[in-house]
Parts: sequence; structure tokens; C-alpha cells
Amino acid sequence: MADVTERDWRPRYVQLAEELRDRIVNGELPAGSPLPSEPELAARTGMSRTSVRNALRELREWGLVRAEQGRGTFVRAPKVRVTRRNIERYQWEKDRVHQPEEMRRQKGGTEYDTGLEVHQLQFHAEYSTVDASEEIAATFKVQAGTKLLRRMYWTSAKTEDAPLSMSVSYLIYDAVAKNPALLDDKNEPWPGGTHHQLSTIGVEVDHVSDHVIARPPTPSEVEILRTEPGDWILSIRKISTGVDGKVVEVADAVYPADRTELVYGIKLHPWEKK
Amino acid sequence: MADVTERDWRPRYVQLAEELRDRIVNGELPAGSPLPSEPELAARTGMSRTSVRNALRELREWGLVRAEQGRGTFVRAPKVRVTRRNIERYQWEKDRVHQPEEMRRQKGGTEYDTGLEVHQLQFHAEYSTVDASEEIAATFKVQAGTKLLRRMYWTSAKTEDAPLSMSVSYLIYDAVAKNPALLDDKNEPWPGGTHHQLSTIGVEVDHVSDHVIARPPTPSEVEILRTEPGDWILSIRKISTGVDGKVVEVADAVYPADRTELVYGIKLHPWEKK
DNA sequence: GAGTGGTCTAGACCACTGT
DNA sequence: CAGTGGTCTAGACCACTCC
Repeated sequence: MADVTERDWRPRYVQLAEELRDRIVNGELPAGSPLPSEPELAARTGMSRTSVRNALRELREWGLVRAEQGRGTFVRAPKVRVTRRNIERYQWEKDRVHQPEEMRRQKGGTEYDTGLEVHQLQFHAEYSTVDASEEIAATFKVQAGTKLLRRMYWTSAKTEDAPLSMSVSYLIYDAVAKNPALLDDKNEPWPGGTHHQLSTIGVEVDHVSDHVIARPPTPSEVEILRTEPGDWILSIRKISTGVDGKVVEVADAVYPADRTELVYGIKLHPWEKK
Repeated sequence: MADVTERDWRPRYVQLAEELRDRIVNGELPAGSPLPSEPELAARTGMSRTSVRNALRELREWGLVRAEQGRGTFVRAPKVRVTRRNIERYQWEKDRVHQPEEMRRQKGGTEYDTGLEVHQLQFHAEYSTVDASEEIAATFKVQAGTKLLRRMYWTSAKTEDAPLSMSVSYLIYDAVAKNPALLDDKNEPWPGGTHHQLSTIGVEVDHVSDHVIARPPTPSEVEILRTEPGDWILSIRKISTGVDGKVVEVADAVYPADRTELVYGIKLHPWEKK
């Protein structure tokens, strides 16, 4: 219904975008259904195709629709967020080290997150050595240029095209080299994960800190995570410190921001009795 | 230098955007400096103004520039992220309850975050009552429609135009009503904060959980936080549980994603001696 | 008033998808 | 092949800022 009593001062393309948004959230245009084509919207509204495209761009930035070249523009399914409880997860990873190897083989970190079984997952690991950048060196409290083992991981479900996670881990090369098996990515996935790997060189992790930021994806992240234009990613830098107080691992993990929820549960100390 | 050996298949507007991006990250166009105007870029590159605008839109989505109506397009300053350490912060807030009132007055949560003094901050609080939605009721484990006290807060620095935070807190109305002073927003800012308010009705918070997601801002958040188009926000839902196991507060806080870093420090249990 | 970015038109050709 | 979205042009008028 047009409102005659008061002028609508907003640009026409914004008005069209909001009209379409309302039809989507009302369920008139359900997830997966195509929007009217651009020429059709232009004809129906009397606007130029350029203005119609401006409206559709708004809807894309709001994450409501996805345009597919040659096919049409479709309503996106509301994303189901994967919940990551890192506090419990890190403790589980640490405790796993003293399980028998049989059990360590059966379940890794990604299986823990997704509930999927080992055989449903595609696991990739790639090791290389790099010289520490200023920033990473400062985190490790070592000299810039120190030799690091750089380990890249990504995991995807075999049935899905969208990868689930992607992470990079850095270790001090000279420390890890005490156990040469740790230098070869052919030994991945290592039963028991990083905590077990570190235990073979006498390291026990004492505490971990997660540094969470959100930012636009880099071009390579766009490629790997298949994010839509305008989507952001959550990036978590995990810094692990050993019982001797030295930083033993720095790892960066990225997740699609619209499909991820992080939960941190915090126990507070009781009040002193007065 | 043009590369003649291999064709550049990418759209021209993307090429222009990347050329300008390189000049920004190289420091040739420092923060705050204006880009060439749209007509000038069009003339210089031989492209239409529409294509030039497409390139500038890319740069805006990457968070590199900000367009100002009637003035020009400017390189954005790299955002300094405010670090929020919620674990330490929540403990500090709880411990503060037993400080003398004198000290409680001097420093509130925002001062804790920013290091600014009370007199440099503009504080707003607005209370209302609402009926619990399905979702919030489920979190409180009460019936949908239960009467809640809804408290909105926002804080800004007096010298800055950009607000620092915005949050909404829900409490069970009937529980809070035991102390009528808690129902009046004129008593804000309350010395000692929410933990002290809850202590007046006999509630001690036992644990808290943070649920972190990133998403595009709602229109009202755009208005209040003055985010740029394409920016996202971090939204934290904090659920506080009392020592009796009941959920006592549900609060949502939103922060500009490009100016915020969250840090969670996690102590792991030591390995059992074998 | 001159210059800026914001909106808008009426076309055009292209790459890609389906039949 | 027809239909879709992606790129692109060459204009126009507007609201806004600064001098």
C-alpha cells in the first residue's frame, strides 16, 4: 500500500531492496526460490536495470540472496551456525594424549566439532619451513627470522563442496626437530593431535589464549572457503604456552563468520565470606 | 608497467581497484589522504564514471576507503582494535561488588575497557519492560511472555563521534522488583554495576558464558555505531547463571567488528602423574 | 559557484546456463 | 537457442561541502 500522506525520500533502489527483503522474511519468497529476473523487475517497477541491480546488490550485502551467473538470483538459506566451544575442546585435546593409541586414531579435532566420522572427512596437511615474521617472532618471544615449522591444515566433508575449516600452525623448528617424525606431513593426521606431538618432545601445554577478530577474507580465503562477496570471516589466533612458560605454538584458524558461533564458558570465583 | 606477455582477463574495474589498493598499502596514498576524484579517475583511465565507481565500491568493501558526500573519497586509517578480555573483566566486575562505594563510583565497565576517566564518557541508560520472546524465554528457562526488565546502555567518548559500545540486558522483572531502586534508570550508572545490583536482591553470579557471532548490522545498529556499508559487527550474548543454577541475566552487546578483538585465556588442567 | 559523491537512465555487448 | 546475470558507456540531475 502506497503511503500518500508522507513522501518517501529514500532512493528508489533502497525502496525496492526493502520491498524484496520484506517478501523474503515474510516467507513469500522462500529459501532457494528465484527472484524475478533483472529485466523483469526493471519493467515491473519502471526503473532502469542499473537501479534494479543496485537494489539486488543491497540484498546481497545483507546476505539474503545469491546471484548465479546465467541462472538467476536466489534466496539464500539461513545459515546454520556451527558452535565451537574452544575451552572444552582444548581440554579434550589435551586429555586425549593419554588415551590408548587405538582411541586416539578414531577421533580427531574435526570429528569432535562436526560429529562426523573419520571416513567421511577429507583431511589435508602440508608442512613447510619459514622464517618468523616480526609479528610471529614477537608472539613467540624469539628473534625475527627464527626458523619455524609451518603446518597448514584444511578439512572438508566428502559429501560437501564447502570446506569446514582452514588453519595454519607455527612451531619453533629447532624444538620440534628433536623428534624427526614431527617434521614430515606424511605422518598426518597424527593420532592424538598436536598435544600428543608436543608430548613426544617433552612439552605439556599449560594454558592457551584465543584472540578473536572478524575481518573481510583475503583473496585466498575467498577461494578456499567459498565465501560470498561481502561475507566476513572469523579469525582465531590461538597461543599455547607450555608449563615452563614458553610459547610453544601459534596457530591461526579461520571460519566463515556467518556459519560460526563461538562459546566461552567462564567460572567465576566465589565471593569471600564476610 | 603493463604486462604484454599475458592478457589480463579480469574486469577493468577490478584492475583499477587493485591498482589503487596497492598504492594505499604501499603508503603512496597515506591514511586520510583523498583519492583522485571520480571524474579525474575516469578521464585518466579512459573508463566511464560508472566503472570507476565500481572500483571504488570494491575498495569500500575492503574497508580501505571512505566516501564522503560533497568532499571526496579518503583513505581510512587502519583501525586500532580495542581488546576485550571478558574472562578477566567478568571476574573484575564480580569482585568489585565488595569494594567500598567510593571506589565503585570511580570506575565502571567502560572505563575498565577504554582506560578513560568517568568525566570523559557520555553514559546512557534506558529501562523498559517487555514480554519474553520464545528465544529469550528458552534461555531463561521460563515461559514465553514472562515479564522482563529490558535495560539498554550505550556509551560514547565525549570527544569522539564514534560510539564505543551498545548493549541490551534482560532480567526477570519479578525477581528484580524485590528492590524497587533497580527498576529506575535514573539510578544509572549504578556504582558497582550489575553484579552489585544483583547482590541487593541476594543473587551471586556463579558462571557466565559468552556466545560470539559476527553478522551484518541491523539498520538501527548502523545508525548508532556509525558503521560503514559492508562493515560487520560482533555480537556477544552473555548468559549469567547464579549460584543456585538459575539464569539471572541475558545480555547482548554489539561491537564494530573491525575495531574489536576478543581475548579468552584458558588454563588447562595438568596431566595426571603416571 | 565550482567541485564532490549519490542517484538514475537507456542503451550495449559479453559469459554463462539451460533446453 | 533464449534467458540470465556481469560489465560497460555516455550522458543527466541532485545534495552536499567548501570557498
